[in-house]
Amino acid sequence: MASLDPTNWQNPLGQAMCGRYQFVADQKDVADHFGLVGDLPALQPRYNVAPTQVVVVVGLKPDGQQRGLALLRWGLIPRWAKEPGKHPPINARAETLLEKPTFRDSFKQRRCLVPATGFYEWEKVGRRKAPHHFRLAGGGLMAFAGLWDVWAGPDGAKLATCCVVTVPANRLVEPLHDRMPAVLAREDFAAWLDPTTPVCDLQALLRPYPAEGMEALVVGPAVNNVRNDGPECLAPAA
DNA sequence: CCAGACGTTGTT
DNA sequence: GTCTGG
DNA sequence: CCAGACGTTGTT
DNA sequence: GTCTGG
Repeated sequence: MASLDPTNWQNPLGQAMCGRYQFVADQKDVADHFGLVGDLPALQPRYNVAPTQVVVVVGLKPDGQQRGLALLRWGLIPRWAKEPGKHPPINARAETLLEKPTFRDSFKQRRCLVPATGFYEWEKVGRRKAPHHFRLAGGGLMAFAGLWDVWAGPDGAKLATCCVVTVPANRLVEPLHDRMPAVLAREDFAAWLDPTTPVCDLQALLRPYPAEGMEALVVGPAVNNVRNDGPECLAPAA
């Protein structure tokens, strides 16, 4: 087993699960869906969001009431880390959020919603990798359960990061992977964001989204390369 | 007491 | 094979 | 998650 | 910061 020194977050065994997603939505729909008020920054269509990139999240503003958008780097660096590693965790297992020092405080105090319109999983076909796109049936906005933290370097420079909570895969995703992002229903947004929600209530929200409410598409290999970030990522497989 | 770790999924 | 970059 | 690099000295 | 291992 390789070193687990947080200054060297290597992953010698493999990669994390929910490692690529899509967020393509109109500003107005995002505002409506997430209950955002006031001016929003322009939302670039993102067909291929990858780890280490800056992502859009929804959180409570400092007043603790209104919701707002924030830009956080995907890959959680806890505030106590001595150095930000190169590959911080992009996912956090729902079952162990309270046990893991890396996630526990963020789970209790710093939760967010990660807006998305789908996520990708890869099927190994020989030595090829065939991406599949998972989304809500008929499309539409999803919200992944997210955690965040702010790390400060010795020079005071701040680095705000986040990760996506995972749960066991539902029947639709299970053929490809045994984990999937925790997708929160709209009626659960308030409880997830509320810093006073009891932990057991939060845990009850972290369950596989029903397969009946989702659909899958087999897409071409464009999404494999992070340089591709346009509609070609959804082109059907040849 | 101090030192050192602190993570995920997937593959074997 | 393993690590970095996106 | 996948793709792509993986090295040196010396020259532009 | 907090926990485990020695």
